[in-house]
Order: sequence, then structure tokens, then C-alpha cells
Amino acid sequence: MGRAPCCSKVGLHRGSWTAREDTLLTKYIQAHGEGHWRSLPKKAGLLRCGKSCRLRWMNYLRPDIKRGNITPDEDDLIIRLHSLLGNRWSLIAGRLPGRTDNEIKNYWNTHLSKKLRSQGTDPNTHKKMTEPPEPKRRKNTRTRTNNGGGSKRVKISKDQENSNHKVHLPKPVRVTSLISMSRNNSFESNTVSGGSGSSSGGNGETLPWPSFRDIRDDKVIGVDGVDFFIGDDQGQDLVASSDPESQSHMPPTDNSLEKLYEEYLQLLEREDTQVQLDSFAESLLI
DNA sequence: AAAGGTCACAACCGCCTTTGC
DNA sequence: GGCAAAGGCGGTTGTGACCTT
Repeated sequence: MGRAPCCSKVGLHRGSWTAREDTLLTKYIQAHGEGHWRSLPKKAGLLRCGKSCRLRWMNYLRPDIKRGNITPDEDDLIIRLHSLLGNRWSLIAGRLPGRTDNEIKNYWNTHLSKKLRSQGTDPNTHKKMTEPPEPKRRKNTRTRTNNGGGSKRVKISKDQENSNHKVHLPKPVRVTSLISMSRNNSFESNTVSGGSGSSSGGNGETLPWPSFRDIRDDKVIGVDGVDFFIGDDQGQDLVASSDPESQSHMPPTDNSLEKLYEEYLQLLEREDTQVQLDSFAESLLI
């Protein structure tokens, strides 16, 4: 039996959010905090589905969202993480402070998958494709202006595209300060094909990634002396964040990720890969 | 200048997981 | 243990700006 919809859709607004709706939602969350999404729209005076409110907040209105370019470093990290985690966008986003899963997912679909293909790499398997990449379709020199609404463009010259430096003008920051917010991320699944059954999950290939346990309780796990912070790290780049305690919750450095990734790759190259990876995974568990 | 195509991204949808009773 | 509500996730779609012809 199917579940009832999260809310009655009769009479609810859909589509793009207006500035007024954003303001209402922001002010309500400033006053009452996140959560109780189902009842939130009514209390906040919004004619929106609770899920829509949550999505709008998580992907756009949160103050800790990093606006602007995805840096080459982030670019590289996304590719690496995707090779390990597959289409687990929330997990990937969890390692990129200030970035949302939706943003990374979109960025992957529109930029990185094409980039990998152009390099002769299958974006699903991250393996070299036997066939040469399809000839490039015409490439636009286009203008993008991003003022926060819908799809706007920012000018990208051909030189910029070739040099792989995309230009994303900062999206407007609508909120200056808020009560501390955190996202719950979970590392509960250890396979790419696992998790949501509805997910096509890339190639369905099982990746022996360690089962990072639920990270709602912040944990630090160590591998060969390298500690990995597992937990709420979203506040790292918060401009408005002045909470020293939250600042102590630092995400892993790129170096630690690099090290973990290198170790993972080494295991993949060994003959007894599965056994090694299993023990590798176990070593990450507390 | 107009039409059609392309692209990027916000938002939606449906399913799964977690939580509380 | 079973059920329902709530939260969360990933895939997909809709929209509008920009580009090419």
C-alpha cells in the first residue's frame, strides 16, 4: 500500500520560490530552528509542501552554503569521492563543506561527467573507456548571470572552459546569521548499489567502501595514524559562525582524504583485493 | 530579428530509512 | 514486531537564459 503524500498538494504553491516565501521561511527557521517540516509551512504562513520547504532551506537558504565557483580542488575531490562512493551525493557533499548534494549532483551531471568522458574515462566506472570519446558537440560561448533565480548564466569564455576554470558568480546570500545549523549525514551504506532502492546508483557496481557508521554522534576514526573526523562539518566555512565549539569540528583535511584514497587505490591493485578491502573497511570501524 | 537548440540549475517525485508509539 | 509519520536521498523534470543558425 502506498503511503499518503507528505502533504495535501491542493492549493499549494509550486515552482520557483518568491523572495517573500524565502523571507518567510528564513525568518521562521531563524526563530524556531529546523525540523518539523510538515507543520512548518502552516506555521510559517507558507503555501508550500514541507518537503519543498526543507529542500529550499537545505539547498539554497542555509547560511552556511558556500556560494561561487567550485574550485579545481573541489572538482578533483568530487571526482575522487565519486569513484569511491558512486552517486552518493549526500556523502560527497558531506566532505565538501558548504556544498549541497543537489549542487554537486547537478555539477556532476552537467560538468564532471562530460569532462571525464572527454578524457576517455567512463564517469560511472571511472575506468578508461575502450572507445574514444564521442566527438564534442558544438561548444557554446555563453553568458551566465546568476542572481539567484532559476537558471541564469555567467559568461564563460572558450579559454576559461578550456582551462577548466568555470566561472560561477556567487549566488546571493540572503541570510546573514542564524542559529547554528547542522546537517545529518550518514555513512551507513557500504556499497554503491546499496542504499536507496530507487537509486539507479550509477553502474550498480559494488564498491567495498567501509561502512562509516551513523555520524550523528561525531566520531573520529583513525587509519594508520590518520584521524578522520566524521560528523557535522557543515559549519566550517560559515561566515557567520562564531561558535568556537562548532569551529572545533573541523572536516578532514584534503591530505587525510588523499591518504585514505591512496591507500584504497593500493588495495585495489592487489590480487587479493577483496580480502584486503574487507580488512581495510574493518580497520575504519570503531 | 526570430526560431530552435543547448545548457545549467532549482524544484519535484518517489522511494527508502529512521524514529516514536 | 508492526505501523505510521517524518526525514532524507537520488533520479528526473521544468524552466529560462543564452547561443547558433
